[in-house]
Amino acid sequence: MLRTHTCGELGAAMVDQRATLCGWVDRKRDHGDGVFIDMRDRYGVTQIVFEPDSGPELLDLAKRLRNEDVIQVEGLVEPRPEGQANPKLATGGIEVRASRLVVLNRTETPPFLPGQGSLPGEDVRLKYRYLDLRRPAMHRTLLLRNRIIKTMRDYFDEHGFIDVETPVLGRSTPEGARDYLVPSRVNRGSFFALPQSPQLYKQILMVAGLDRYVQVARCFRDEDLRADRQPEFTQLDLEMSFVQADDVIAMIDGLMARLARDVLGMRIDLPLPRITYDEAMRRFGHDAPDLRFGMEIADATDIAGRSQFRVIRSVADEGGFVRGITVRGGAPRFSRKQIDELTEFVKQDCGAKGLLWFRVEPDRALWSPVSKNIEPELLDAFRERFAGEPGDLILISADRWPITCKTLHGLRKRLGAELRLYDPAAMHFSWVVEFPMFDRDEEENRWVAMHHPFTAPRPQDMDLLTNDPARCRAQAYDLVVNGCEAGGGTIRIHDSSVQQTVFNLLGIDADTARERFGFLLEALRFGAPPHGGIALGIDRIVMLFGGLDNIRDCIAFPKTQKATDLMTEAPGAVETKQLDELGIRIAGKPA
RNA sequence: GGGGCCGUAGCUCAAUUGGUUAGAGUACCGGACUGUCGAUCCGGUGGUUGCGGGUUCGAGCCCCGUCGGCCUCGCCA
Repeated sequence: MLRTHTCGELGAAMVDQRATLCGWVDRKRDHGDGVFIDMRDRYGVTQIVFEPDSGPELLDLAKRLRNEDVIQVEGLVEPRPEGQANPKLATGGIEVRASRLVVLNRTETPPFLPGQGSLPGEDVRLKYRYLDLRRPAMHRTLLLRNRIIKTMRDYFDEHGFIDVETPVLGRSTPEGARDYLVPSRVNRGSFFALPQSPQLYKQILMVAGLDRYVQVARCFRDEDLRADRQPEFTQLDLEMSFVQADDVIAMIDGLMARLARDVLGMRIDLPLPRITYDEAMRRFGHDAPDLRFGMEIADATDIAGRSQFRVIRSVADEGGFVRGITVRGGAPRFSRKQIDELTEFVKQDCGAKGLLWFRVEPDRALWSPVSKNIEPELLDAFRERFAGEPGDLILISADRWPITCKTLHGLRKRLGAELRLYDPAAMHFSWVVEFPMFDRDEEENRWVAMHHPFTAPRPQDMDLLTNDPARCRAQAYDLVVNGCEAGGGTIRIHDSSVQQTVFNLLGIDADTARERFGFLLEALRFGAPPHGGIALGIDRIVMLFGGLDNIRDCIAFPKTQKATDLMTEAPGAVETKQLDELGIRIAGKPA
């Protein structure tokens, strides 16, 4: 070892002993006759002192040090002189009087200094990721990630789960996200797909009798990126045999309590609260509601239907909804201009045509540009429905159901953050359950699976599967943390005839099903146990537990929004020879 | 594919209504300094204002296109 200690561990107990440290020059303070170096490694920062009595060569070498040089220092650990302790440093009570300095590696002037200054733009950070990752904040996140994954592995090991690796080179499946494809050289013209999740393999493992499977699995989805979405991400994937939804949920409840306790030192009550999908949409307009604050949606469609005011009346008449939220004390806080901004926001981001709003006046009247069009007794009814008190601002969306959901959720999320309606350090865990089996694809006029096509309907909804698919609920459950979907799972279909029925509904004909999932259908016929599982988004959980607002900070080497790596410049061109071997020619850009 | 914000010194930012030689902090280079800890003080180097075109007597600023980063809708579970 080139060192005897780290830069974070020296303290009063080491005084008068010799130590050798290795690390980076974090800062240099040159006083002419004396030089102070703050020396940094993963474990902390220690002050090194060079003074004339250590000899002119040593002092001269120290003076020539630059930020981010890599050095080795040997010296005596000394208490700081009276009044010179630095309370900002964990090692601030001591310093190391250098007797030897070795420059292990000089640095060129770095584009930015990880130890100081304001954070550069994200493009610079990603290009010089090794410098960015030197920052203590990034170390903390990677350590947090490591701690979370270690806790997960320990927990599932204690509960009898077996870690099984599944292939990265698989086959493309039609449903779900766009696949990343890998051409096969040996089988020219054929392609592997990188897994969107190990879904099929883990079901096969249940058929194989593994009973409890777990994996930290890399997943790939070739879709557009977001602050919380990367093309390549990591799931804690698991599957259990002979279980019902409650069993999987309870298992994850235990994990969350353990993570909260061991990682955050936070106690959470179990079982975690559950609400149904329908209730979530009704009260919060979203299937992953942020339950850290209220501002619930109220429905006034019935009142609107009694009005002669065409704007709201027609919505009610045509099967739409008039729903809204109440911003407590919002009337004086939102100027006309700010309300216009909210209107612009819901038009731009939520597909809304507009936003109705009312201020509750001191005399409890509702004031709005459209108030004069609405019957006074109905205004009163609105105020009561939205529990409006003087000073409140009522925001209303009148539109088709999905648009009112999107709009009010969008407003709720935005206002919750802007008005600081919750403690940013608070953590709220909950489950959303009983998702619909199917969603309607209006453009293609067909049913699509809400989760994936292997999701089992609730036993009591089995007849709805064929009679009324829209009302058929699935044995599906999502873990929601602070309004973010942290994971989702289902009980799977373990009966090949039910599976066939679902495929039919989804418009996957028998031939296609056999071609794509033949092995699964076959496996289900050879004694498949009832089984189910869940996958947790590890990157997102790190983000949530770390209080971070973007997923890139939770990943050592993330991609940009255009799915490129600014450090390696991947993806890149390949040799023509490589393409020839694969039988691939690049077509011209489509017109 | 659509909407929005941004791009000026290595880095973070400023630059009046379109107006003289594009500034500051920091980093970097040189010098001074006996205890600093964002050290301080003095001096200095450093610019294709992302790129291309246009409008104008004159463009960092206005217009069009393009490249890149971020947020977002669509997409994605």
